Amino acid sequence: MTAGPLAFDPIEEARSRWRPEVGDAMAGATSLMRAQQIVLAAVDGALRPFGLTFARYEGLVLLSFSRNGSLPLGKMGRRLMIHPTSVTNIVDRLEHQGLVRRVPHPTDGRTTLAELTDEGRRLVALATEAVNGVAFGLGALSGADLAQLHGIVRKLRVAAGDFEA
Amino acid sequence: MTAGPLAFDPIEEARSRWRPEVGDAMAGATSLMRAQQIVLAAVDGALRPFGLTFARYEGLVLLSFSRNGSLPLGKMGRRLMIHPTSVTNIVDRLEHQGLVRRVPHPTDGRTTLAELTDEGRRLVALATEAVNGVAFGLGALSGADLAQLHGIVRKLRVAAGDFEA
DNA sequence: TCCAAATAGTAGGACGTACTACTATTTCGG
DNA sequence: CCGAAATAGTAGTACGTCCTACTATTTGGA
Repeated sequence: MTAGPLAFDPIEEARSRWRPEVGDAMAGATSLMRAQQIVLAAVDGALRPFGLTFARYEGLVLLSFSRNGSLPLGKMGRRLMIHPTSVTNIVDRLEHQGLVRRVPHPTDGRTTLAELTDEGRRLVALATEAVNGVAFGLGALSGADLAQLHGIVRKLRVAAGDFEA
Repeated sequence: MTAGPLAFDPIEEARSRWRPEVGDAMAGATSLMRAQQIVLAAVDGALRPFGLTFARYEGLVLLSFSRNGSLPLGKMGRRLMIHPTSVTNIVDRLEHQGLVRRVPHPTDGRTTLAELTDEGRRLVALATEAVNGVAFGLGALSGADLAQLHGIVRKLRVAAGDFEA
């Protein structure tokens, strides 16, 4: 079973078995993987009553922030930093849920727009209250922690070429 | 297409549209999701020549650190902080690759041990060189960054009940 | 003008994760 | 000592992600 807490820190335990030069990187990578897992579990838990996941929620939020409540699928993918096929998957599910509809682009025949429905706009507001209510799973962190975290990850994102520094 | 870098920081852009009290948490959660994605891509890329993924590699490393090169599947799951069914999945694949074999526990009929094969032990050593070579995808971070990151995520893990603080 | 290259989106498949439900075995309390 | 509860693992399913094609449309250079 997935019983209670371990009696020791498993990442610290692992680090002790690595060469010092690489142990910090290993511990950092493992920490990030676990942190993502914790945050995702918290946010997905908060969104479950609405039939949403974090991925679909992010799609809805992005659309709700756009000028017309609609965006080309490709643009969504670039903003969310996910693969085009992931966008197709997410929009498929949102469309089946009636939260989004596909609309052909008025001038570019290649492009499809994802457009928020009224129901989608209504639900994203409720869902936002829910994720705020659990502080995105980060309630254990102080404002200073969040700022440090943001700054560190920003370096990673710049190095990965996410955006112009 | 997944073209070049954006002209702006998408997380910063999103934060500006949130209430200040919750924007930091949103930005922190989004940062962690993206950081995990970057690290996973780097590590998986380094492991691909060996036919491994990070998840399977972690399983192999855990076994290689154990006393006899074998552990009960449940114990692996608790150490790696993953669901029992994820362990089954990973061990299935490692077994099909000939890197691990399932062995019945000598005294407890409920328990199955995953045991490293010679090939598994050989491959994990090579794979470790590869992931160290790309610094686990964290080459952009300083030692101080890694230490801060580790400390912050540690708070999250303690709050999540991962281990006794 | 016209065709090759670029762009937008999708289909099918692999992989990791988690959930529920289920079987098999062991433990333990009455 | 026996049966209920706990423990270990798996099957089937859902979801998100990415990869490799592949189709359709638009762009741009010869």
